[in-house]
Amino acid sequence: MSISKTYNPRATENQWYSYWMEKKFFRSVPDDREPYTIVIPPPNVTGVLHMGHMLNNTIQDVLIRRARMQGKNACWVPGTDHASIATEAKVVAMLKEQGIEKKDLSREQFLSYAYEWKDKYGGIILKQLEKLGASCDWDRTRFTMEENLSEAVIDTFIHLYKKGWIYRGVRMVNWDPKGKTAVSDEEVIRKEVNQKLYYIRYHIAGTKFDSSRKETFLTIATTRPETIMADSAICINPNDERFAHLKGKQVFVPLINREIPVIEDEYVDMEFGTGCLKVTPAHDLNDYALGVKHNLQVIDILNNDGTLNELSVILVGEDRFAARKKVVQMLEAEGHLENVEDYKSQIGFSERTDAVIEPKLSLQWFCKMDEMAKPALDYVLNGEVNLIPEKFKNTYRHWMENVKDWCISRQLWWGQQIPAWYFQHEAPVIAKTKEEALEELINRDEVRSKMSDDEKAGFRKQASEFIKQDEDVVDTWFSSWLWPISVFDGFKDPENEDINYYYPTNDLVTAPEILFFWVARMIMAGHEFRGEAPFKNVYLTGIVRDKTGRKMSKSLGNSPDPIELIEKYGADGVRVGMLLCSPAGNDLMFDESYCEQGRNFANKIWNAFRLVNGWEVDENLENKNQQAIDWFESNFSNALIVIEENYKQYRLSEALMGIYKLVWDDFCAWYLEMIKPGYQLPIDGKTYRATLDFFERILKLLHPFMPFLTEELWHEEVFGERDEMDCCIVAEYPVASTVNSKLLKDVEIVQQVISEVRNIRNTKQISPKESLPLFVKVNSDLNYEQYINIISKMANISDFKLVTEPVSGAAKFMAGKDELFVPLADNIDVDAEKDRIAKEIEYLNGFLKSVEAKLSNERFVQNAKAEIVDIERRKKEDALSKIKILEKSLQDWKPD
RNA sequence: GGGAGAUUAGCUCAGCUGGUUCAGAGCACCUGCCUUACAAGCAGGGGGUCACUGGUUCGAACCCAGUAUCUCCCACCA
Repeated sequence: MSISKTYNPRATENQWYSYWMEKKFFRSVPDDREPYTIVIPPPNVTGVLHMGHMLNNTIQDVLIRRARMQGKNACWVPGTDHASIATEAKVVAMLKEQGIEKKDLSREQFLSYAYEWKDKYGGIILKQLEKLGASCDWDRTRFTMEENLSEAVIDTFIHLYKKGWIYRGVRMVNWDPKGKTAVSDEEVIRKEVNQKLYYIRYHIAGTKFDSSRKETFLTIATTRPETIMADSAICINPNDERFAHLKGKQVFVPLINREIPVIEDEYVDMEFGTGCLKVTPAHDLNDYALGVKHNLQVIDILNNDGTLNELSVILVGEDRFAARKKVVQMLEAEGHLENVEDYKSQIGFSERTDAVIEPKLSLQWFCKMDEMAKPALDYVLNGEVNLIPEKFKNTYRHWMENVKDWCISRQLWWGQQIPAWYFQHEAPVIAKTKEEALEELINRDEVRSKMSDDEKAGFRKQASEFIKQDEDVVDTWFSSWLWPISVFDGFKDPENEDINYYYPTNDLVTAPEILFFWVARMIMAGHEFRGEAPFKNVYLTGIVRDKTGRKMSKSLGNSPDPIELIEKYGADGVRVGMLLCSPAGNDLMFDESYCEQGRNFANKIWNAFRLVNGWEVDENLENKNQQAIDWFESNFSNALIVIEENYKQYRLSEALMGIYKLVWDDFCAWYLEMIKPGYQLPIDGKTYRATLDFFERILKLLHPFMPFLTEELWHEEVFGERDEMDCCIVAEYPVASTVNSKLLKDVEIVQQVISEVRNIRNTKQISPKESLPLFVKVNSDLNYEQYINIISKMANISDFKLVTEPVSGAAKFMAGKDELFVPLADNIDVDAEKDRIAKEIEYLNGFLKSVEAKLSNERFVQNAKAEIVDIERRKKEDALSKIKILEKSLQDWKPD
């Protein structure tokens, strides 16, 4: 049977994924084994897979597959997030395309459109994860807005409200005019933007405004001229003598001629701008504080969508940015614009909609953070939760120590509606249902609670028509922070088997960008609701950038489509490519060539299999490969130890590279070449079985990274009959046996000998097909007899002899302490050989000099550790003896 | 403005408590090979003042100080 020369991923991937599903290998239910749990960072339900997901989920799958093979009860819980603002924005946009405005719809109508959208696009991303090979327990797939999880959110809200940690109040919040909702501080991205600083003249009351007469106006500097209509005062520093004459004066807001006072406050920086500050309490956080202090009027001139309202008097209905331009023109026309300067400053943008955030005074719900932050900080500081890499500990601490209250209400419909009920002008009632709210209305009121049952029933009936639930929903993260608990129904049923078994989870793999959004808050929730952090390790991945260092994003168009990559290179190839360039915690400069490398690696393994697969076995043959077998056995264990250490430190790309080299170099380039029988010759049974055993172990090591290829090969006939449940995905993970380090060292010398001979061939243009004699003068304790087979085969040596005297008329080299000779008759360039040897002597002399310098330095001999000094002495001896040998052989070249 | 981290080969990165011949790996590159597993390959090879300047030390890529450049996080200066 002929097998394709290259590995064809497409033919195998779907087949094995279905097989795994069919045999329920991803399924996890509590049992006696040790659990190993990961909850997926739920992607946006209507999202599509991008490179960040690709990286993140590959890492999770590697961890989960390895744990599964190690005999743990591995459970990877998948799911999606309703992503309220992002999804709602998408739905609004979709409706707009159809000519439907959100404001014309009822809440119920809108939600039905939204659900329709979710049903259409929801879950695409999970299907894409299957292509990647993600071994999630799909039976456990959850959605943050499904009934149970929503109920948990509401219960949590009520719980925290009762504790006094949730409150409602008027605060300056970050307003997203595009999403038309408040957002939390964490959802505001600050970016430096080139702006203009406008210098505007305010006419001083009691004078006649004249732009050429300074005493008739004062000048302020602002980046936001459109907000002058919302000014409540001009503020100066009381110590600023330049403006002493303005104290107690009134000025007119340009264009609208509203009269406002000049107030004094040391808050004003005399150095900045003109030293006069316009105070706009409705549209600036600091100004708001000033306004409260000085009891100023709050004039909010903006509508929720960022257009100007009637209070602005002019330009009503214009968008804030259009208004800005027009205001500037109008100011200029009336002589109120003194100057315009270029100016750089930080502007807040909405994380989800990218709209410029507007500070806005509004009535919102908040969650107090200080009490919850304390224990959550401790978990990380005392190491109960490890952040990987550790550098994030600092960032985490800084945030936790300066945490502010969390604005949790959103003026959206897609999400969990806030369980607050309003009745007439009474304080809101917090209750899960309308009925409970009505009961609460009765119970909390002295008069009502004393009513007769009939009266109460009447009240209920009447009140139920007027009672109204809060229109807002909670922030998406107010549901996400419960995720590790809610996916196991830990709220609905806090003592259920799943939550007790799987919680706390083991590893969380996520992006550092959401360390505060999500990770910190999950730890808070974990502590508050389970008394335990939700995970032990947090692996923070880097940001996927393109090779020029730009963040990959849709808008830049520099992000490859992961699914296309999979089609091109195979899932295994892409997984390997992804991890080859992802050091933990560092950003990774992704380039398609890494996937190519991954694909090539898959192909290499495929072909190693083809070789072994083609061998005929002859049980009568003697095993001449024991040395090679023993060597690879030791080498495998040695490599495995290093690989395991890398895993332990979550250095997955290092672990992968370790396996890569073990497979490509040690197994393919050395071991297989050592034992490979001649063309169409059979192999002995012992070597054959040892090789298959090695191959199996390698497949196991590779499986977490390359699940499809390894599963495919696992079931090949040469490995023998397999039970239908005997799959690589659940094969027992290899463990290291003892390492024979003398053997490893000896083979290193043998490999050096082989390389040197090959090098001689290369430089002398001798074909690899032409066999050569090789003589060795042994000065070490290496037993060359044992390696004659290997050396002869790999260096194509016809005549291998041990000699006691140097051989003349030969190319010479040293391997360790031993001298080797390749007699070449007329093929030797004596001068070149001499040159080479002379150079080596020169190098050794230099080396010797530095060692001797060290040893003759008394302070070194005195201060350095004894073993270090010993090593230096040995180095000296080695160098001396090598030089001696080389000098002798140089003399041999001398013509007699 | 405050804080954290980084700077090692053309690229992406290792380099642990300062001490072996310690300057490494993979990719890329160069040379020669279509050698019956693999040209998505084989064999061999060339690449680095470890950002810079000082300091500590017998000894520094590693520790300390300063400088430069970059990245990230946090922050209400109009």
